[in-house]
Amino acid sequence: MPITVLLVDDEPLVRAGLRAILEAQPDIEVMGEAADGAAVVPMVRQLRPDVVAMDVRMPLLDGIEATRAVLRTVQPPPKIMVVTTFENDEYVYDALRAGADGFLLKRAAPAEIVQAVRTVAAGDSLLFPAVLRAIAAGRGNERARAAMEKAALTAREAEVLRQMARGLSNAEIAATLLLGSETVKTHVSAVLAKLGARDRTQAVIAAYESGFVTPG
Amino acid sequence: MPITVLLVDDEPLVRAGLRAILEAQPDIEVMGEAADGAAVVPMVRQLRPDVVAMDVRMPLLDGIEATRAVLRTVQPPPKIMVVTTFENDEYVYDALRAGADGFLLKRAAPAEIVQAVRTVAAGDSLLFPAVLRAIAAGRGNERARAAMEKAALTAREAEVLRQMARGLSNAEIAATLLLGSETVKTHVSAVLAKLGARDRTQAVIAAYESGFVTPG
DNA sequence: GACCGGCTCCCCCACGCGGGGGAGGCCGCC
DNA sequence: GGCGGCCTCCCCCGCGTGGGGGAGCCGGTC
Repeated sequence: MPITVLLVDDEPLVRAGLRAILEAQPDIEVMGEAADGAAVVPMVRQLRPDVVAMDVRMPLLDGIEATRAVLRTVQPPPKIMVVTTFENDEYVYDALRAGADGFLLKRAAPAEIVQAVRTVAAGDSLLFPAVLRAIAAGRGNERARAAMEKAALTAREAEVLRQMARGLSNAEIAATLLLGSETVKTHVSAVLAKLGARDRTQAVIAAYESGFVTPG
Repeated sequence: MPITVLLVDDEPLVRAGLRAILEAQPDIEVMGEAADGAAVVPMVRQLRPDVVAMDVRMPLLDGIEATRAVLRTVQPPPKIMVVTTFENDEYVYDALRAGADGFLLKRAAPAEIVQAVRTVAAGDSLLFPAVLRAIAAGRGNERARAAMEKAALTAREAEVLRQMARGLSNAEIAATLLLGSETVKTHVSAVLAKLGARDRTQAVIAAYESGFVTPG
């Protein structure tokens, strides 16, 4: 069955764009749209979407309050993916702290948007936002570590990430772990996917930010 | 004038290899060789090399003691580059703590060996070892920060490194700093060279390890 | 038995990355 | 004035990286 999505954004243009991009995917179905936060809870109750793509800055009820409202009143809660224009939007942290499962930049490429929906829907929950959430929660290293665990890296993947954080290349990791370089590539790809990282550098950053590895 | 180098290693094979690699460079001159640490001080006094390529594990007087002896008795002291077989050689940390300016793996490619000599000779002092030294000195963040400053990144390079540590690609850094992507590449290359990093991932690791950026 | 997840390895392919050059403009220092 | 450092941008080129597939093996689960 397809991933069902509810779009929440005050700009029709954005909703249309998201709809066009997501509907082009055979495994994703846009169930409905809401123009403000106040309409979200009733629609979620009625439609029961897997994922809510939620704008942060909205009239009436913003994304943060809407996220809280949904999580407080709907069981089981849908996955909530925060959508924002600015990378360092303070509100995003608030939304993540309120319990959102991921975040997405509006200027992201269509493929990234699609992938973000799939990832959030799978419950894997992008680590980067999770880390951000931990940070937003007050630099709590505790929650960050939990977030990393939530990413549920396998033993092998964790080991590979550790080597990545030592600055090793795929070939070097293969040598140290006595693996084929193709195998390492597979693990690295899995790590990148689970951590919501685009490349190994971002993965290492996530490793540091989450406390998976520590300086010194 | 060429960079003058003194080779110190108990294995003739290693000395011959280093000599062959370094002598092939027009700007590097091997002034002499020593087979153990005890012979180092007199030779340094007599030859006044710019750089001493010093093996760590040696009979009579090991590389750590020899490094201390040289730095204590010769003014101005030569640059001391520790040479080792194993990546995680405990002795290397001791040597770096004793004041060595860089370190080199024996299995490094000839081009890397040459570059390491040039870098150490230039007084730029590879950051990675400097960071390692700071770590070896007792996880002192103080010294690590000093090490990073010693790498003497320009204002622009530091800014670019900061963006790298945010996980941005060259194109993204170009966009945020309002630069051409070619310019960013230039700065990135400069950062990699000064930090002794092979790629951006290693540079970001160095940034974290040195306290240039901190988790959270 | 069938199933699934983890681990291993393989293919192809596009692209960003990093190294190697060079070049011009700007500013401060001697 | 000359010089060097910094910043800016350009070229070419090789290669590692990461994404897209697929496949076999094993061990635990139902």
